[in-house]
Amino acid sequence: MAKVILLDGNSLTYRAFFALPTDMTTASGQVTNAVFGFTSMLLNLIKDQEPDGVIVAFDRPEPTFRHEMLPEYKAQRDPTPELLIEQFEVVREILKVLNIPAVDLVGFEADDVLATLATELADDGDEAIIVTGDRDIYQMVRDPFIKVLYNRRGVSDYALYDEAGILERTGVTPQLYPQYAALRGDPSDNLPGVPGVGEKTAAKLINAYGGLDGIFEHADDQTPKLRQNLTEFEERARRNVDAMVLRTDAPVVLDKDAMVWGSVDGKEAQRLFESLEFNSLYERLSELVGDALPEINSETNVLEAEVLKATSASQCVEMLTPMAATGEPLSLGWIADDDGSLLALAVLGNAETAEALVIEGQLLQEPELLEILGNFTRHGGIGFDTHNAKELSRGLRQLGLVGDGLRVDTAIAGYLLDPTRGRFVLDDLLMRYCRSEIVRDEVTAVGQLDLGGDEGDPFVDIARDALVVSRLAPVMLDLIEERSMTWLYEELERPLISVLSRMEDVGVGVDVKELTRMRDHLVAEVQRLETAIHELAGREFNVNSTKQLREILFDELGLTPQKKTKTGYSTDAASLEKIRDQHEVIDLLLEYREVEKLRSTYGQGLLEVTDKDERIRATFNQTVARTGRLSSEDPNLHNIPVRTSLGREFRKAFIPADGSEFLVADYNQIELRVIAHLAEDPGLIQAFESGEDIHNATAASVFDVDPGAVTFEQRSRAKMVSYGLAYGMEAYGLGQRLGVETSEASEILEAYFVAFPAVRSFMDEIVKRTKEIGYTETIFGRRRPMPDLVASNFRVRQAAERQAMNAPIQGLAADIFKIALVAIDRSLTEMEAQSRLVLQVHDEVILEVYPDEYDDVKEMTIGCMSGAADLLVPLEVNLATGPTWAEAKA
DNA sequence: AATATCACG
DNA sequence: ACGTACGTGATATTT
Repeated sequence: MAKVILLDGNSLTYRAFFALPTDMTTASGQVTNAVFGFTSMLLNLIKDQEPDGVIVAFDRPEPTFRHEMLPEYKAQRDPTPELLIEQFEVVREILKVLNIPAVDLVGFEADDVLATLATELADDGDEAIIVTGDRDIYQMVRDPFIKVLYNRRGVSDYALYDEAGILERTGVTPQLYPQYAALRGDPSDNLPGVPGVGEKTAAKLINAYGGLDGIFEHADDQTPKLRQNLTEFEERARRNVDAMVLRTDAPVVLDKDAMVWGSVDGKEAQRLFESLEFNSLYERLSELVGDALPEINSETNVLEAEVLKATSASQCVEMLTPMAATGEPLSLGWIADDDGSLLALAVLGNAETAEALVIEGQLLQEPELLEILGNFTRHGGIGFDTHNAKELSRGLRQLGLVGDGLRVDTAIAGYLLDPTRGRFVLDDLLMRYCRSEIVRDEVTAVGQLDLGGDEGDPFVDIARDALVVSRLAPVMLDLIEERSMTWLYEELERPLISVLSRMEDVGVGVDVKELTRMRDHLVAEVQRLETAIHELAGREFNVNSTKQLREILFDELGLTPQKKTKTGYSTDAASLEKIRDQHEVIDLLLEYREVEKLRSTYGQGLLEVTDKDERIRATFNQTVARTGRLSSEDPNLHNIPVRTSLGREFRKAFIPADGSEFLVADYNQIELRVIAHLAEDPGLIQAFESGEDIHNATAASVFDVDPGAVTFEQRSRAKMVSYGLAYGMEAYGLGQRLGVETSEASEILEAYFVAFPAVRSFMDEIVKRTKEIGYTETIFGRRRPMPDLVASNFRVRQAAERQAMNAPIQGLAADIFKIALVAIDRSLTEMEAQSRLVLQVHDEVILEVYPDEYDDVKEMTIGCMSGAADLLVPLEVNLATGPTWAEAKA
């Protein structure tokens, strides 16, 4: 008597796909989550059950499933994701190398095939264990020959049922299960049963009357409501039974020799598991088959380099000269101190014989060394690769070297290849893109470098960095090429590194006196407001504590809570606005919040980060924002107040260098223009081409009035709708912000889509396409993986859909802005201008401009910005100048 | 470390 | 029945 496992390949692969994140990929980007889940499950089963044979059945034709395992999956609406379809093929490859038969028959679903095979096996006296996530199979259980391993959820949660198990689980015997299911229906299967009959009633009826015939004969004995339902839906229930009963006549030949488990094709398994990067699974497989499988090229590729500490400039020249002769870029590791000057540089030739030279301290100043290094680092030189070139180039500049010879920055490359990862450190990248790891001990230190207690020795660390960079750089460069991102990398992100580096270095001037005055004023104001609030509230409390404020407002003063947060009622500005009529303290609270925010974040915060030379130097992050935007930190110069008059005061404290003035240029409505371009909406394009106020024009179209007759209210609503759109907003959200009913907001939204129909179809299309390919893409090739678009959690998935709508819009706007920034910088260099870039804020650049250069720089800036991309609508640029940031506003 | 709030595009 | 606009970063409070 043989024991055989019969698997439903479709059901299990499906489960695995939705249970595991789709950001589980190989280094090259191939999604493997479903294959991994299926294979893991398969190996587990074989280990636990120790079967003699294994057979897997698949549905065919592929996309027509009668059953859906998960309630989220609705066959009628959602097509099978492309990312899953391609993995079915790989699952079959896995089975092939494991020598496990895969069966599919046109016109039969997997469970029909399984039912047929199980019946044959049982008739021969063999034992069959059917594994599936589909409940239909319950009917097949037959002691002691057929059991069902039901996969409840995910990949690891399953239960083995015999007849008693089915009875306990459902309340009916396997033989009666189809009739039970027919009565009850299956909501996750889109199979409606008899209304009012759930699990309990269905089981009771079935057991009382032995089946549908009996039940309908005795329908009159039931309560009036149930009787009516039974009578009315008898037809449906009987039709359901036909759909539920599995066929056992599939024309499948049971080949007992072919199904025998254990003859794994070692060589092919090695090849396949290695290419899928299934190292741990391969180990489990090896254990399972007993015989030694070929060694897999596994995760630890030991990298080795010799580390040599330089002692003289001539020694460096001696070593660098042959490296230069190869024409291969250098790999650089480096370490800098707090003000960015280089403490040491590790240099590694990219040729196979790896020798790392560590150059430190004074030696870095030596002219003959700098000259030969310059051959690599200068523009058009041999080139170099490194990690975080923005910081290195600052150090190089201090030595009089320009870093324009940069070929690969592994951090930037990692960001372009997958901006969602958020962390770009060398060890992670090495593991991901080279499937290697390196430990410090394996960088052998020889020569004159005294490593005494080398644990954490920074000189060894940077040699190691150089080594890792040398391995990563060519791999990442190939991937960028393969994904057609070479232009994006070479013409956009890479030149931008140096632009940002210099902007960080230059910083922006602040009027410390003015800033201090403002801070002092705000401190006093906060104190005044705090006292007044305590007075009105009836007692003292910490106004900054939302917890205490909640008690005061909603318990002690009895005001009406508006909405909830995780921890209790919300006290945010929108909620307070709604209850300002209820108590006079609310107005003071709102004012307090505004003033306190300005005091802490801007008054105090900016003073704390101002350097001794009265300039602020922020860090502009190029690898943070998942859409492709830049971000600014320490301090954040992207959120300096502008919307309120009090906040705007802070912009008066930002001042240009002596003898210059600020030139501020920003794009007019760039995101809306991008929408018009991407959606190719004639109405929207026309509105932009006409050159009139876009929100006014939109309002005229949406509310069907004359452009001259648009009210302030209508314009403001049109503006909200336009921006909401870019975020994937729904009627509810619009209603909240407009302060109208959801139904009215819905009408406004509808009117918008009537006026601009292409916008809606663009949004629908982008979500559909993203679901298929798994990532969003800008027209310049910037990608953002979107794994959550197929998440099983409804909320998570909806959020991902909004992100999928927004990312191409925000992303393209970011691309365009970055192109302009690079072009402006390049032009300034070509003009040999003294004027320089100092700030950028998403769609706005700020330059320090000197009077004699004013006209040229102005014209150049407008040209660079409006010419950055050729869209279906013009790119309009606003430009103004002034003695402070506040006054340089159009 | 997590949460709430709020500044900007 | 539920949740409800994208992308950032800083501050203060609470756990």
